[in-house]
Amino acid sequence: MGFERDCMSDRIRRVLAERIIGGELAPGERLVEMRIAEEFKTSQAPVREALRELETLRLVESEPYRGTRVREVGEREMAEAYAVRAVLEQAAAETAAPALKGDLGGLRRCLEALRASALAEDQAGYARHNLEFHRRIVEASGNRILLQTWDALGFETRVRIRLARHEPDLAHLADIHDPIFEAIEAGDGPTAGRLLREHAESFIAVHSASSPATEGA
Amino acid sequence: MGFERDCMSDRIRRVLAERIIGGELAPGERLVEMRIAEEFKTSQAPVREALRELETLRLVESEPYRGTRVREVGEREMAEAYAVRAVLEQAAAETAAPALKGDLGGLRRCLEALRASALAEDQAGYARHNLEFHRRIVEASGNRILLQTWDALGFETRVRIRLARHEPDLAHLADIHDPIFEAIEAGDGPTAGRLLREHAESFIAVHSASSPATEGA
DNA sequence: AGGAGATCGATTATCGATGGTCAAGTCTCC
DNA sequence: GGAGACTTGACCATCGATAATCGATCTCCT
Repeated sequence: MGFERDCMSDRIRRVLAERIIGGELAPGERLVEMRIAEEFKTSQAPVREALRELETLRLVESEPYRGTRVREVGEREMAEAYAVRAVLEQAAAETAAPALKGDLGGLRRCLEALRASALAEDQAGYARHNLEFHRRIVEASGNRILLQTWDALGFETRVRIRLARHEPDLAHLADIHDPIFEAIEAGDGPTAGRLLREHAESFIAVHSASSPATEGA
Repeated sequence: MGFERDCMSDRIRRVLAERIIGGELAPGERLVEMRIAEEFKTSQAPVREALRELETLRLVESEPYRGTRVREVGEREMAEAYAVRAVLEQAAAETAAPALKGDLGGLRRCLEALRASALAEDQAGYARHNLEFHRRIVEASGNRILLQTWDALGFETRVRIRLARHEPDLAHLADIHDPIFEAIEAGDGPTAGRLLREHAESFIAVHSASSPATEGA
């Protein structure tokens, strides 16, 4: 998973994804294939591929002959995604803890980078290191399907959307990871799992509270 | 999710998927775009789209300029998928049980169809009804992302692969669903969840036992 | 003989153009 | 004045052809 191809379609996909995440492309906005093709000095084919891939990442949605538009990422969907993430990470941590004990260094570095970003109020950096922390745990479970499933939830983008919306106290959020790390340090998978689950689930309330179920197709 | 488009690319995708599931296309076999295009009396473009979609369904894998081939679905991956399925369905059942109590009819019909297929030794039918039973539960959780995640695991195909490999006692497998149904009937989400999880996890041992980690890219 | 490098065939990635489809606006006829 | 058929524009789905890339084979020099 995750080789850096350099086809045109991949480049287009990356750029469009970045724009959607950055809010440059508003939800509901249309993505017209030929217009994008012109911008990238390319033809329609690579654009179509890129759009289809973005569709599987759930960043856009398209209807036959009706075109593609940026997906509305409602708070409800956000809460649902965190609920799924919660159970996945719990399961991952339960099996990953022993494996992680052997290589705590990487995880510790993540945690430190996380804290540094939090202090610097660097949202993008915080998001990146945060994701890396969690992803390492999922990866260490040794279950590739679990990792792919976790990746497919697209938290790469969700976290940044959430931070942009709610602007929470990064330093406080960073601290929450300490007990998780300690549980892993102690090789206590079940506790680490439970903490991770609670960590993820604590965001569900935040999301549900702010907006009453934005319906998305 | 799941409108029946009638583009050429969708038709191609369906046919190819059916062939892969049915074993007509062996794992590792190459899928050459132009050859398929000729067969369907079409051009390369729709074939490409179909292949890319099959790739996200993990039925095939492709490398740039190297082509696409049918994915090797190893026993290890199978076991991993069932492990993920286990936690997803557990989580689903816990919240879905109350909602399902209101409409037990559909679930009961699934169960009956399931048993009928088992008695008739109809593997395809068993797979279909079995999946429908489980999917209804996930659907009833009300969490769309959870449902999408579950769908993305591709058990539509996995179950049939597994049945083809191991040819288990369908009648016995069908019976296992009874206590799950009863727990739901009683509105006992946690119990239903636990049973579902154990149900899924019971397959992991089967898979791990038969083949020592078939590596897939 | 043996290996670095050129060449070739096969296949993918991309191109520019065309045919179909949808939605909105226009025109007709009542 | 209004409902429905017709036209129009914009756009997607597909096409046939071309460029780019890969793996393997072949060549030539030592």
